[in-house]
This record gives sequence, C-alpha cells and structure tokens, in this order.
Amino acid sequence: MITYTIGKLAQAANINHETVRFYERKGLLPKPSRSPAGYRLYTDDDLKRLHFILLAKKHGFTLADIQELLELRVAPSSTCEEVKLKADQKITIIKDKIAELRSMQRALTTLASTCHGSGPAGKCPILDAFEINN
Amino acid sequence: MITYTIGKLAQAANINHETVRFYERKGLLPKPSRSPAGYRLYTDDDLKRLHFILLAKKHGFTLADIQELLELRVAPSSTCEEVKLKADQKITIIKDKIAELRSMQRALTTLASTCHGSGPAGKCPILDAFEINN
DNA sequence: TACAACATTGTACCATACTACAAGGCAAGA
DNA sequence: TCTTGCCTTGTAGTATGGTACAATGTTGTA
Repeated sequence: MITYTIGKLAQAANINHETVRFYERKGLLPKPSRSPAGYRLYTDDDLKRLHFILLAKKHGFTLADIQELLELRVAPSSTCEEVKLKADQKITIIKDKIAELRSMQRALTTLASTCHGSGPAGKCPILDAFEINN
Repeated sequence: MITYTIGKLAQAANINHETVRFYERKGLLPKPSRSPAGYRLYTDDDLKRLHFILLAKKHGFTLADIQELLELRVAPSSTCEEVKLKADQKITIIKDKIAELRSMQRALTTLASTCHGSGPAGKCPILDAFEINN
C-alpha cells in the first residue's frame, strides 16, 4: 500500500502542508495513522478525500458545506436528495452573487463613462456620483 | 450647525455605532470634535463622507480602496484620471468574479441534473462527479 | 431627583481560510 | 557521520470587516 507523509500528500494535492493540518483540525480529514516516529501516514483514500474537498471548494462550497457533504456521504441514512438540495441551494446563492456583481458592474461602468479622464479629482464625476446618489 | 452624536450618526447611516468607531480607527472617518464631556460630535460633512464610504462599498470597493479614493479626493494634485483608472480596475475584477461564478454555476447545474434525487448518498452522482473529475 | 438611555475607553472576540513560526526530533544521501 | 531536509507540536499571526463587552461617566425626561 502506498503511503504519503504530510509533505508528499500536500505536494500531490498541490497545497501547503499546513493546510492539511488545518483540514485535520477542522475535521475535514480524518486523523491519519502514524509511523513509529509519529509521522502522519496518508493513503490514497486520504488523497481522494482531499481532492473531493478541493474540488468542492472550487465549485463554491465552503469548508462547512463540505463537512456536511462528507458527513452525508458517510451516514447510511442520508439520501442523494439531500445532496442535490445542497447543490441547488448553492446554485441559488451563486446566481444571487452574479446578479449583485452585474449591478455593481453596470453602476461602475456608467460612472466611469461619465468621467472624461482629466482635471482635478475634486471635480471627478465618479466621486460626484458617489456623493449625489445615495 | 447640526451635530450628531455617534448614535445619531450611526442611525442616520443605518449602521452600528461600533462600525463608526471602527472606520475612525481605520482612518476612513476623521477624528471628530468632542463635546465638553468627551462625546464625539459629527457634522453633515461626516455623514456625507459616511454615505460616500457606504455607497463605494456597495459598489464593490474594499475599505482600502475607499481610503485611496478619499485620499485622491483630498490631494489637490490628484486627477480624475486616477479615479477613473481605479474604477476601471475594479470593473475588471468584477468581470473576472462573474466569469468564475458562472463556471461554478454551470458545473453545479450539470452535477445536480445528473442526480435523480433518490437513493443513498453513497451512490449520489453529484458526489461521484466530485470524486471522478479532478 | 431618579433612572433609563446614551456615551466613553480599551480590549477581545467573531467568521473564513489559511499561514507562519520556534524548538525540537527523525531520515536519507554524500 | 554529517548535514540537509522533512517531520512533530502548540501557538500565534494574517486579512477583511466588523461586533461585543465591561466598567464607568453623561444626558434627558418623568
């Protein structure tokens, strides 16, 4: 069986080894077995789990979300529906964020376009807009 | 001249009075004058400045950005162009964020649609997808 | 005048997600 | 064997943007 020390695991997952320890403290990674000298020994399953965590994170889940997902996966009574529900909830949150960012973008674009780009900032239309509109 | 105590100012801006103190510590709000008893006394100019801060924040500027904007506004040598540049930079960042969120949304939507929504989570396609794709 | 509501200060805490030490032990190659 | 590099631990710091609290002083209203 292939085992990894913390450094190798971190390298394989392309993250800082302190982050691995952090995830262990957070309960995202199980406490690994130890070598006679006390070194953490990780397996391929741990690497898979780490990949799961990193991928879920990339997909917009917070560490708290991921912990829930991992628990769902372990609990024999949990259903696919629960997981689907969490994914749907996250999609809704993402949609809201996009809408918010779009509105910010529109506002800033309008503001930037009214600025002719010269003259003292005290009379910059962008700043004026911030003061007039509230 | 109308003056506000910290509570009135906070109320007028619809924020926590501790936030006002926080902004003062951060240098976003100037140190206000004091009443004989040591109470902070704010003017309409302070309220305007606070509105500027809150509006800029709403438009996607961080407190550090806002501090820069406020400094630009004060410096007589600064130009509108500098402010426009900052706004444009922020627009670029916002666009990138939107693109990132869209890709997350697409991925999650695909994952959620492959999940039929029943059965044990151990065999949920969403979780499978997280483990297979890396 | 009593008393509630507001103000003051410094400091510490919250969440999120790490990152960085110091002081020491262990392992592997030249 | 020596030296470098990796490992261990606990603790503390980073960034962002606040929020909370205790102990104490002040103000306004009934």
